Amino acid sequence: MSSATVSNAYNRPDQLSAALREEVMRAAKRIGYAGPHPVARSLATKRAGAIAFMLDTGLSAAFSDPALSITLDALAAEVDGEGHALLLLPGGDDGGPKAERVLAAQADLAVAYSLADDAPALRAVGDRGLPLVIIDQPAVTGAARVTIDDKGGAAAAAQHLLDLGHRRFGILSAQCLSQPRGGPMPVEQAMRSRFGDNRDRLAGYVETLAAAGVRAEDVPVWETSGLSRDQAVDAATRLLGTDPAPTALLCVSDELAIGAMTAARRRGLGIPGDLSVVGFDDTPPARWSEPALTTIRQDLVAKGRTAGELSLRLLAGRKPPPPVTLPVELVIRASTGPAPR
Amino acid sequence: MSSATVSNAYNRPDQLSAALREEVMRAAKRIGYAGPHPVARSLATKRAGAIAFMLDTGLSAAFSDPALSITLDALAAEVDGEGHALLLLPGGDDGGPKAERVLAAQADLAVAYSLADDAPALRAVGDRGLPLVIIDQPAVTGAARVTIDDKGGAAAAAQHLLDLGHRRFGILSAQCLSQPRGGPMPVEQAMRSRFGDNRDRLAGYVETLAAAGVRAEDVPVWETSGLSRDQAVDAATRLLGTDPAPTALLCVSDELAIGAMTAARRRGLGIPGDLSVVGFDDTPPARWSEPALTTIRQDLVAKGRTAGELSLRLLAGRKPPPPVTLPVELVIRASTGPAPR
DNA sequence: CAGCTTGTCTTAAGCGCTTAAGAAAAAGCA
DNA sequence: TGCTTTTTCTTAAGCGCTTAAGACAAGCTG
Repeated sequence: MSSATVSNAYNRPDQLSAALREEVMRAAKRIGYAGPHPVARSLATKRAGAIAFMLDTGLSAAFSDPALSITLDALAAEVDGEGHALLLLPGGDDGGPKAERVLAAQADLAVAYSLADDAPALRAVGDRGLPLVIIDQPAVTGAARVTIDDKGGAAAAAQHLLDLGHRRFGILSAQCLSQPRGGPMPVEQAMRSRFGDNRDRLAGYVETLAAAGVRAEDVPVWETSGLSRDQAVDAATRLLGTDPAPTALLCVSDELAIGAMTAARRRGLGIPGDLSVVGFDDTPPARWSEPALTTIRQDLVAKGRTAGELSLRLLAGRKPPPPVTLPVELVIRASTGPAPR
Repeated sequence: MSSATVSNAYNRPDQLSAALREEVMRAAKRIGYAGPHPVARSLATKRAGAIAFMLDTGLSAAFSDPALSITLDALAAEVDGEGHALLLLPGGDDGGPKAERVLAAQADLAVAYSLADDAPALRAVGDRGLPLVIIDQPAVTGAARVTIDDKGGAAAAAQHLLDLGHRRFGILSAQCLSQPRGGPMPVEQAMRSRFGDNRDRLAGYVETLAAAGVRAEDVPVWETSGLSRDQAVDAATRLLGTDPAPTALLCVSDELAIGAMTAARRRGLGIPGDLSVVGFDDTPPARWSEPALTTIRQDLVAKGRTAGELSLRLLAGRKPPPPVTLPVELVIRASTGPAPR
């Protein structure tokens, strides 16, 4: 019984008689052989059977963002059928996983989720010649890409508030710079955020406000040091303390917005009576918050599924299609109302 | 320049002169060699550099549970230093990942997180002879294990409500049977839940109530078809409709408890005036909920870190230590109060 | 200067599989 | 029956690396 026969017994049953196959399986069970060694098989077939998923933060921060969970699940569901597992590469402090982790990853393809533009991990992927799928980031040559209309969504959010008569705004932004830090940030600096999606959202806000005559210098931008709700509450509390106090808050994510509502409540502000708040993403908590959050909906499942389809396409050796941009939609709930006068 | 030299240049710089090493690196850059192929290296070294993390559900459901995110992050942080990545194996419908996925996983060790007792994945791990670390599950021979005092915590929760004078209880349970289904469930059946942690929590509730004279038959148990908040709201709504209506709800997780509070609010019940609710885990949302949730705190970070330490220990070839059981603690906040009379 | 150690690089085996190509046996065909 | 085709199984190469052992030159020792 040669090793080739055993291999065929497991992988190509049509290559041997049913009787022999049975015998192989019996022998395997007898000697405790659990099937082909995955690594050796990968070496021979040149397929690792896994997709590396690269994040810009640690796992805890990442998964406290419901948007990621949903996207990742949809992606996993799409590629699972083809037998691909997910290898998680959490980020460090430089906008993504360490390059060495990427170089050592046993994966056939890498997915970048909202990494910094200059993340070392992206270079490493290029060096290895790994196929790359990009989610919510600027284009990289040779990579497939799916994004949403961040700028358009942000513009819609700002316009909604303008239509309600608001003139004094505040912006709650995610991390912009290399080092996480919380605090106020000049608009022009925030607009050079390392993270493309954050940058686009800010641009959507600022340009729309400017078009309505609200000058960028008059809109305080507060950067949070992370995406967690505690950090959002902290930042929002201080943002609300600026003078003149804003009557409307534009937040780059739902989590930030919900944190901001908590901060407002603690300051005794009524929502939307004294303060309007709008989020971004339309994750489940947006529906559960009190009051329910006005936000920009994106189809997270479609985004994940699309990323999965793109992955399978690249793995099949086909060329990356033109970038996909998914639409967004303003969802008006109870957290926004007419400007107080 | 032999292949051994190249290998040494990357892995054992002391085995060659600095000059030659430099030359190797220059040549690598010139011809676009990105370093040793991870799979081939794994085959030669017999180390995959990854840990398989097995879940009982899909990713979306899994990560909507904050407890998992925190635990997983702590685990990842612990093992990351040693160069291990995490390979995610999401579950299907049979209490864990498919066996074939486990058999094909390129990993040096498997971590089981709250799988069903009879999950095929556990057998597969055994067949492969992979080291195994177990979190929140009954013991498996040869595996390292970390759990919390589920039963003790549940007992404390029940006792707290008894002390407040409650006599009419309802229990909101997670999935018990093979097939996810929502609905009422006889206590004795719920106690045979496939999931050990759920079983222990239920036992803690029921036994404590029984000791105080509240018969198990008089305590309706409602099983949710998943851990999501929508499902919790749905189940709680119906549980609150039972007659006589409970004045206190024991929930096996914070998410379930928060969903129950939403359901109560919708029925016009005041918390804790008309209804007391207690959760389990003390995840961040428990602090943010309105009112803040009384719950059983467990140290999720310690649990993840411990699992990481156990993993490293097994990977180092050492024997699994005796099972670790972490303590829990009743945290009284605003969702529980004296029984209405 | 013979004999040893040390430093440097190469040879070659082996990790456990897959797969194309070859050999042997069985089957089909005229 | 003699030849070709098909089925069944084996041989052997190769996937890209690591590492023990070997070869060779250079530096020490007395």
